[in-house]
Parts: sequence; C-alpha cells; structure tokens
Amino acid sequence: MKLASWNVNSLKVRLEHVSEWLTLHEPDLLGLQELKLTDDSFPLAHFESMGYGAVFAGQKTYNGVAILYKQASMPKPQDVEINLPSFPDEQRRVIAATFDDLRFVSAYVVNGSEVGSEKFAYKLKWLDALIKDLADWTKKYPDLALVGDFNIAPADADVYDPAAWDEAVLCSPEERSRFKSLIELGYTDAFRQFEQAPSTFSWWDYRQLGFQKNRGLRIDHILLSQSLTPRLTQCEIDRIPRKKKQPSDHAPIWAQLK
DNA sequence: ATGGCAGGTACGACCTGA
Repeated sequence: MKLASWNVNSLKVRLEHVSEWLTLHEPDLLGLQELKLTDDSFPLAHFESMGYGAVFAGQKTYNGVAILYKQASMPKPQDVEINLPSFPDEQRRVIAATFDDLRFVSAYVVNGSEVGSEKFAYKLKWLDALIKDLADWTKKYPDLALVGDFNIAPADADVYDPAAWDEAVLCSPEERSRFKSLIELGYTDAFRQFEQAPSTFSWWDYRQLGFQKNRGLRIDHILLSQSLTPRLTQCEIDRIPRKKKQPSDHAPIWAQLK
C-alpha cells in the first residue's frame, strides 16, 4: 500500500500536476493540503473519472485539506472527521478517515509567521491540541498514519542553512519539541527510517532560485504509528513535480507499506 | 532590515505563505 502527502498550494492551479502524479504513482491514499477552494469547487468528478474517490474540507482563499483514495484498492472511507476534536476552528486544517483498519489523517499545520507573533502562539496551541488528539486517536485506531505539511523542520539536517534559520519559525525549539512529542506517542518519521541523500527537502522558496540552489526545508512528513511502522519498506520525497512549470512550492512525499 | 515569488480576492493593493 502506498501512502502520500502533498501541499499543492491551490488545487485549482495544480490539478494537472496532481492528476499526472496520480497516474504515475497510483497511491492508494493521498493527503492534500492548501486546497484554497470551497467544497462546491472541489473537482470530485474529475478525480472519480480517474478512479479516485475523495473526502475534503475546504474554505475560501486559505487552507483546505483532502484525502484521495484509489477506488480499486480501498474501501469507502468511514468515520470522516474534520479538524481537531479538541480545537474548534474556522480554519480547515485536518481531515481524517478510516479505510478498513487504517486511520489516515491529512493535516496542514499552522505556519506561525514569526516566532513570538500572535500567529506563532496560535501555532503552538494548535500543535498542543494535535498532540492531545493524536494520543486519543492512537488508542482508538492503532494503525494510524498522520501525513501532511507540519511546518516544522525537525532537525538541522532538515534545513539548508541551519545557522540562518537558527531558532526561526519552522525550526524553533518550541516547534521542534512539539514534533518530538508527536514522535514520543510512538510514531516514526518514515523518511528517516532509511538512508537518504543529505540535503533532501520538501519545500523551497519560490524566490531567488530557491529550488535551483536547493535552498529548502524538510517540513512535509509521514508519521506512522508503532503498529504500522514494521510494514514500512520505502519512503521518498519526489522532487520531479517541483521542476515543472508553475509548480507548488512543496514536493510530494510517499511511503510504501507491505 | 528588506524584498524577492506565487496564489487569491477582485480589479488595486493587500494578505498569507515558509
């Protein structure tokens, strides 16, 4: 089974890229973030014509998350949940669904703007709620995959210039300690279970040739619960879509489970 | 310290992203 995640930065603009990637990789489950569209504009019929079903939670202009599932291999999603149960929010940042015994969560963690800002405080509170709710979910659903844009680079190895990003947003000790709390619930950072090329990132700034110079961060992750981890056989970040014309600033990440 | 690039909203200029 192949699980994947991609922050598409507008599904409307990226629909062709997503469709090409689905055709090429045929993931069983794909979590999407930053749809930037309302539910009435979600291209459900298009995905269905490609053999994918979807559950989604969008809003105007910002945020928005979805789960695509391959209809040939996956049952209909059960117990669809939107947002964090312990954090009522207008912003659509989480969608979760169960496929057989697998709980799959697609999350778009708050960016946080700048360390010390109001948005940063909101990010930390949001992450505290995620830690609490993930603990509860894990009891209920032992086989759980949490995928998405975490907006946290867990370690200096996940940053092109750790000195320049020292204690900056996405890299601060407050954010990293919360990422660690997620891991300490028994989760595995799937990407780090394998030997990886140094300086492998999942996001690059559009400006100043960020991608061409590989000035990036690894902030998109696939976390697997303890019972799921032994099934993990491969995890890759796919840079190819980032090379296309009019790309998302994020690359997709995928994991293979046996 | 600032701005640079991109998308959305809405049609000028600003907000947000990371």
